[in-house]
Amino acid sequence: MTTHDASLIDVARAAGVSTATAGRALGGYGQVSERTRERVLAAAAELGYRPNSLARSMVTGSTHTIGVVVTDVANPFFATALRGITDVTSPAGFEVLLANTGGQLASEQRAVTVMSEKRVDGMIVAAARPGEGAHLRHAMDAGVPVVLIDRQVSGVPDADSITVDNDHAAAEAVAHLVELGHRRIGVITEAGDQLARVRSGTRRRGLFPSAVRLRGYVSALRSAGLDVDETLVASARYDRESAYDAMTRLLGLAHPPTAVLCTDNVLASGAYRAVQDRGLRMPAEVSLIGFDDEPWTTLVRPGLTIVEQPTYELGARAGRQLLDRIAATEGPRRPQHIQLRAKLVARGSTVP
Amino acid sequence: MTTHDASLIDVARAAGVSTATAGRALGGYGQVSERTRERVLAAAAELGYRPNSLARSMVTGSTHTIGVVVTDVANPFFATALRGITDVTSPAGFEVLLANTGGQLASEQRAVTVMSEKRVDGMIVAAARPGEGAHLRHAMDAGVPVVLIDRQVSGVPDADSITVDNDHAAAEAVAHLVELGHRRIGVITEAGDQLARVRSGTRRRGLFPSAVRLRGYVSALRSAGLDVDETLVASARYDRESAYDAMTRLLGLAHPPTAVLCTDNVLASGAYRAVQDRGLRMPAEVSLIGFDDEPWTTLVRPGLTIVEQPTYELGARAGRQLLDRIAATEGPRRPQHIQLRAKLVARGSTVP
DNA sequence: CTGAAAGCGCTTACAG
DNA sequence: CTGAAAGCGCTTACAG
Repeated sequence: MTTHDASLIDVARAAGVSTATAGRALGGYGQVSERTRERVLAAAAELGYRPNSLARSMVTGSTHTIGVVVTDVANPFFATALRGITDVTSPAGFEVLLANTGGQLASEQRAVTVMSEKRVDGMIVAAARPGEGAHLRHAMDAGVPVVLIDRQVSGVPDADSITVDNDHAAAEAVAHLVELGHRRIGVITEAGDQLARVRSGTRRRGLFPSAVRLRGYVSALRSAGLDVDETLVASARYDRESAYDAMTRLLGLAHPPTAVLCTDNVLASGAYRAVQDRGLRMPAEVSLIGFDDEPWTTLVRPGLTIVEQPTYELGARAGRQLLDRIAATEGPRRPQHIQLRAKLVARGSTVP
Repeated sequence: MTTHDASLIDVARAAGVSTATAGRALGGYGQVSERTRERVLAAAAELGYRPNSLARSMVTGSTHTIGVVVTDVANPFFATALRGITDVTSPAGFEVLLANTGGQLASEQRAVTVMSEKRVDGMIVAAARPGEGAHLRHAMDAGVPVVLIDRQVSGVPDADSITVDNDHAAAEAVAHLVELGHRRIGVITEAGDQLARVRSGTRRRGLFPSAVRLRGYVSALRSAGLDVDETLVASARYDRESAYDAMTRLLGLAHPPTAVLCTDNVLASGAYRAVQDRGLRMPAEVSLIGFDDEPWTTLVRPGLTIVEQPTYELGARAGRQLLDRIAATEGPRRPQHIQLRAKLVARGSTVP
């Protein structure tokens, strides 16, 4: 136990050199003779010297830290994306400062501000509200590059973004069902309140992924020459129980749907359970499609047909994109908006 | 876009006060008159002033950042624990510096060193190797409090720890099976190579959770007056396929087990699938128990009996413990070793 | 190759 | 309540 952390000054004194020389020997910059280096290294080891990154960052202007802001780390989607991020940034020598917002805008704003003040070299953000970008605007104006993931945000058109083509993903699921002969196709969604807006056609920025998926559902029906029957659009909150109720409601209709699309995996698990409890056979009596390839979707019988998002890839690409931005010494280049494709995986819940 | 970030000096100049006064007005410490405060705040807003936490930390000696080191964020177990940590530390004004080690000791050592140099106020670590604690020893000697989660580590007996009572957890599962009349109880484990060590009885520190669970299995059998039949101890790597093979092997034995315990949820999913594919009925022909209450365990038919770990709580307690340590200004208190209890949840895979 | 000095942007006694 | 000065622990021109 040292009474006082040894600093470079202490090491320099012990080695009989200047702090500049000690710094060069220890930091691996500049030129130092072999003999001197050894003396300094020995002194450092002797004193248990631990460099202070804070001081170093103060002068170099870089922290080798990136900020990552998500709504819920416990959600497998974000946990997997996060893994993609760290797998890419860690070998490059960057660490991750993580914030969990719980989907609260105020919490996100605080996190972005604090990270900016801690001088992260850049940040990756899964925003809580697609319509609120002022805090991100501030960060970018201060020179902190921002990469958006999963959701576009209005107000920061110059931020890079990596998203999944949710429009296409949902449409592909619907097309799959249409091809199988379904005409009454329902949907369980968190974005039910956006149906009107979605039907009239809005631009993607400013929409949640769930709303974009709802739009994909609507447009795919239209392409197939089918009407959008509002009684088949069931709203649910983001939890299993709510989805269970929504599915039960759909199945209890006078004219129930023969197939249902769930716009994410949490909703799908609730819906799946509802079908089980009603004793209906899949796909004979009702077909079901979910999102994300989670382990349970292949363990249940029948297996669940899903739209598989490239979740890990989403994080990895975001990490790479941010590192590129940080490395780019020239002025601001044009923003990159990368859209990843989701893939339909057909299983027993739709195909006999 | 400012050419040059505004510093406190710039704000002070613009407000016509000293940097000390500007700092007091902005930082909320010391005394400032209302009039002065307003002038300073106005100047700061005008210049788009963004405090530099690095500089502040240099002088205050605290970063309000804690380090969290895990083997795999994408694993629901760690993702959930991480959520528990952030939920506790974030309201207290701390952010998390995250490192993912992939279970690699070298990676963990690097992460711990870097975090220590970045001057985190403390760290929470789920160690890659229970036997390797030198790097943690260094951190603690440098005055950085460490809280161990999920795994004890030798060499740092003075670090706090929050773990699950895995001995008891596994034993309870076995007792449940014994009570149901089972006499041939198998186990699928990652710690098969430790069987000899575990049978001869070693202390907990220095053992992986999976090895501790294996020990619980062994001691519960003994308590029930049953012999440990080594042919019923099936080794598997940490993935579904390997567990699938292990279960298939057990079921193909001349005298197969009538019940099998899987020491974690990944192994359980592989084993469950193997039972399905062999067309065996649970629990009539074989009973199965897993770990962790994941969504799929209630979606499959029959539902899987599990030992439920208090995962979120594990993280939350670790966060609280670390905050306590950081707040404690007095010298080193005695280390706290908190053991959380797991809970058996009986479902259809063991009970008709 | 090495050193003296300045500076990164703050906070903290110490005076007034 | 306010300010001048020192200092946190490094790195970086600038000389030699």
